Parts: sequence; structure tokens; C-alpha cells
Amino acid sequence: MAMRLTEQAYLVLLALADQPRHGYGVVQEVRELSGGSVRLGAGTLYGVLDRLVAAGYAEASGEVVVDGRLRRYYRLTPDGHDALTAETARLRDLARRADRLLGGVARPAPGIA
Amino acid sequence: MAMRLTEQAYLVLLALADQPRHGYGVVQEVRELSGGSVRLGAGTLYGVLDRLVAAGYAEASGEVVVDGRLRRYYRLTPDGHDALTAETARLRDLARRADRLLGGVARPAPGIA
DNA sequence: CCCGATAGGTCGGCGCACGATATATATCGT
DNA sequence: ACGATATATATCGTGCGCCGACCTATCGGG
Repeated sequence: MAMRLTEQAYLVLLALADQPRHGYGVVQEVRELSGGSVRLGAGTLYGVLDRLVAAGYAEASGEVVVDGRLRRYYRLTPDGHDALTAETARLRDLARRADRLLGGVARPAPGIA
Repeated sequence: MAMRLTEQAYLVLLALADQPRHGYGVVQEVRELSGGSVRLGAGTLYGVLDRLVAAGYAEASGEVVVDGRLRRYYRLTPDGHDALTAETARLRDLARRADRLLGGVARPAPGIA
């Protein structure tokens, strides 16, 4: 498996991290998580979701009817959680490197190389 | 302008952050910056580079012949530096949120909300 | 009664990523 | 001497993901 995680896919995984959510809920959570900058369209959402399910990172978690409207829930699989953790670590490292490159005035670095 | 930065485009910008580099040098720096996980192919590189130049984020910086081989250098523009800074901040925030979601067992958080 | 929000989903276009390919020189191993 | 690998540029075709447009349906408010 080991699919390549795009940022959208990553955000969807992240939205499912704390609790199962239905499609529309994922869209809202991603919007919040990204500080409002990433607004998932329907096409993006279901495409990403299908790929995540195919990769074994997410799975359907049941359907509930609330106020006459169907809610189809998705949850993270253990593999999905692993992928999310790994990708988060990668992101954290990258952000740290970038901060060092931008903030640091390129000091000679005698000890670390 | 304000083009949408893909991860590849972001990494190229980041590779140009500390000093101008030629195409092949960018490929190598991106590989290092990403911990070896992102290997830019030729097609990706020049596509990204063209888009960055078109967006005003990078520009050609001169050509040098070393060992009979031409090196075409690119450098960051002020706009490119701004975009890089902004995108880095966005990434840092995202990584922080993700860490909180994954590591934190959802503590009530009395002070911060 | 219509509109916006909530909730599900499909479809087609567009743009980006990426490998394949081409060209050319220098180096290193055999 | 030769082929492989690394350096260095660039183009092209394809595949796939992103995203808006669109469709159906329910509920609440104006």
C-alpha cells in the first residue's frame, strides 16, 4: 500500500483522528484545522475518501439518520493512524528545518555540522 | 498572483532560501531537506521552476560554466521569500495542531481554550 | 415559497507531478 | 577502451488528483 499522502488526504486523516465523522463533518473540520484556508469541495472529499479507504487508512463506520438526513460515518484504521503519525512527524521536521533556514542567519555551526 | 503552493513548489522555494542554486543543485537540496523522501524528477523541477518564475517568486540569476557544463542559477525574489515565510508559518501551525490532536489525550485545557 | 444550511453523491475539465527520453561532458571502475 | 554513473540541461506524454458544477433531498427561517 503506502500511498502517497497529499495535503488534502492528510487533512482528512487528521480530521478523523479524534473521532469518526461523516463527510460533511470532515469538510467542516478540515476547514477549522487549516485555519479556514482549505475548503474541501465535494469532488475532492469523496475522491480522497475513496483513496483512503482503498489504501486501508480509513473505513466506513456506520450510518445514522439525524433529522431525516443520512449521515455516513468514516473512521481511521490502525494503519491510517500510523500513516498519520508518520506524516505528522515528517511535517514537523520539515517545518523545523524551514524555521532554521529562515530564522537562522546561517550561522557557521561549529558543533553540529 | 498568490499562487497555490504545492509541496514540491514549497520545497523548491525552501531550497533557494539560503542561496541561489542551479536546477540540479535544487534537486539535491530538496532531497536533503525532505530527508531523502522527495526526489524531484527533471519534469517536475522545470515545471515547478517555470511556475515559480511566472508567479514572481523566483528568477534566473545568471549562468556559469563549470567543468564545461552550464549551470543556470535561480534565486528567490522578495515576494518568494514572503510566500515561503507565510507557507512555513502555515505548516508550523498545522504540525502543532496535529501534534496536539495525536499526542494530547484531549485534556480540558483550562487556560488556553 | 424560496433560500441557505445540512447531507449525500457524480462528472468533466484542468493543472500538476512524474517518468521517459534526449543531449552533452566528466569521472570512475573494469 | 568501454560502459556505468554523476552532473546538467530541457521537453513530452500520461496519469491522477483537485475542484467546481451539478444533482437529489430534508429541515428551518424569512
